[in-house]
Amino acid sequence: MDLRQAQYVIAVVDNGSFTAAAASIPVSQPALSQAIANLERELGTPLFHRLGRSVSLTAAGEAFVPPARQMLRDAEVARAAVTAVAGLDAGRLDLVSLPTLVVEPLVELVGRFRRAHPGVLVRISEPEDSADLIEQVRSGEAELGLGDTVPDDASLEGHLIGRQRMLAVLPPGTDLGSSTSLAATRLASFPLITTPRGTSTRRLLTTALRDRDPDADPAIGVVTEHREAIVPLVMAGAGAAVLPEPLARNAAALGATVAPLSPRVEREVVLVHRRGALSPAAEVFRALADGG
Amino acid sequence: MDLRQAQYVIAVVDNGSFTAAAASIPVSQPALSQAIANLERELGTPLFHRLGRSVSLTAAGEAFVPPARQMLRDAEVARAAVTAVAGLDAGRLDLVSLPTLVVEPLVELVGRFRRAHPGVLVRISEPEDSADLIEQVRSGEAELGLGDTVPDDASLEGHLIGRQRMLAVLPPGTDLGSSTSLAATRLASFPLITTPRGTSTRRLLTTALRDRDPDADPAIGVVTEHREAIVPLVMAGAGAAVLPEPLARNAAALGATVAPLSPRVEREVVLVHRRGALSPAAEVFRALADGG
DNA sequence: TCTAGCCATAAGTAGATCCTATCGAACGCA
DNA sequence: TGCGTTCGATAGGATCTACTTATGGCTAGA
Repeated sequence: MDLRQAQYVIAVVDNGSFTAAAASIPVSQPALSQAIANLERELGTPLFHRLGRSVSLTAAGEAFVPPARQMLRDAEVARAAVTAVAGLDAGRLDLVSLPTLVVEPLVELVGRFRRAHPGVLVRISEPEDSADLIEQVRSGEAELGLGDTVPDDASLEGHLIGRQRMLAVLPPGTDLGSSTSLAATRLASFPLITTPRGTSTRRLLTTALRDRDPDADPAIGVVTEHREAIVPLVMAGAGAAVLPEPLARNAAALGATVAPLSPRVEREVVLVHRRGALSPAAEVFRALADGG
Repeated sequence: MDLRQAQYVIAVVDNGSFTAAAASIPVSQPALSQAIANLERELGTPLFHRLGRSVSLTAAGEAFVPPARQMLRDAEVARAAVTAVAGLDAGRLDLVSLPTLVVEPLVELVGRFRRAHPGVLVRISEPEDSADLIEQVRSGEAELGLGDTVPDDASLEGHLIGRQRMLAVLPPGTDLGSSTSLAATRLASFPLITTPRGTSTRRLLTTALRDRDPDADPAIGVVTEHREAIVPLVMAGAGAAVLPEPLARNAAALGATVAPLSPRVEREVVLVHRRGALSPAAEVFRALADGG
């Protein structure tokens, strides 16, 4: 059995004759006759009574027609479903993002993407750490990853889509003196609040401090996996933190003392994906990230 | 798109890899790869992410799979429906029968057929007259016809499946004297009750009378299209009728005087169908009629 | 009886599908 | 880091299928 054969049978039913059906497809009449004859042979039963000048369905043909119609409809449904996904009227875009990049710039990008393509579901997953983010992209679990390093992997491709300045976030009322920035050595004098080893924020913090003074041994005050606890901890006077600018600005609005580090510390925002063709949804998202 | 391609895609989804899918069908792995590649080219979108050592569905693939499964199920439904009809577990048998043959022998045949194949619907239509019965069979409106003449038509085939003796049915208390049969000339002396010209019963009556005495002009007492009124009319003394033996026996049970005609008058019972292969249901029915 | 229309058959060609063999890439193991 | 294994993709060639045009047989209507 075959979609083509089913289509031919339905055409004969709807047109009343083999000749008219063949003309409507279009295909030659003998081709249609043979295709139906082959189907009948395969099924072991004639589907049509040949009455010389007209044809009519046999009982077997009557039974065949309804599921055959359904079959053709399903084929159209399948085709339309795929087209809808390709045309960004449906489907899903799987993203993975470092937690500190979710608020900025991810939410803005996702918001613009969703407004442009409301039919596409966006799923955002949280990686264990930077290595896991790369792995999720490499394995196909996510199609696009938002990280802070261009991966050292030939099968992956990274696009720099922005930079984030890192700011020191200090307890309310901390006296900075006359300077508008905070020296790395001064930062090291605070008990620090940060996430566990292996996370990108932590790596950024230690790298920044060592860059300035390799011998300094920063005093870690609090280590937590709960990023959302960092700002409240600073506010409670538990210590200082280093956060990307958008998060630091939020903390400042709550009363924390915020200052850029001196010298300046930045991290890159990198969009990662597998080398090769992206899905239409991912392609649009990448253009959004590049352009904006 | 193609049922085969859909089947291949589903096999990959269910088996997790192209190789395993190919082994399960069975088909060679390159054939499966090419078929899916062709489908993807036709749809304009990849259905699978090729991850080197494993594959996973793209968003388009996710959208494709459910209707594709439905399509394959429908193909099975179509096949099963046809098989059910061919195997006499479903379907319909269209019969057309002269009214006087419905009670005998048709009901008995249909009863036996239905007991053997309860899934097959039997439809019995009533022809206008003998010519219409032939036409219904010839046009395919009915597959089998039960008549009383072998049709003079090269496209049709007639099987003699029995004979029916015609009996005179006379009002209760009619004196037949010592004879156990009724001479044709005696019959002609009764006012006769019969159906309109063109019907097979009428033709049989007049033919029988003329065979005996071409000059006799039978006195027609009542002409009615309502066959079921004939016996009550006889019972009411409205005249005499000539009926096939089974109907006449019923009348006798109600009190009518019944006698075979002398000389004997018979009609043939003929099963008519188009030349060529019959549907399985019709074939079984014909065997039933021939054998019984 | 003749003509027109419809389906079946025949013959040949173009295309598709399949196979085996092989390649390139990726993963796991040492 | 190198090697073997396993996976999917590619290449080449044989086979089969489906299409085309041309033609025949049969039916229906003039």
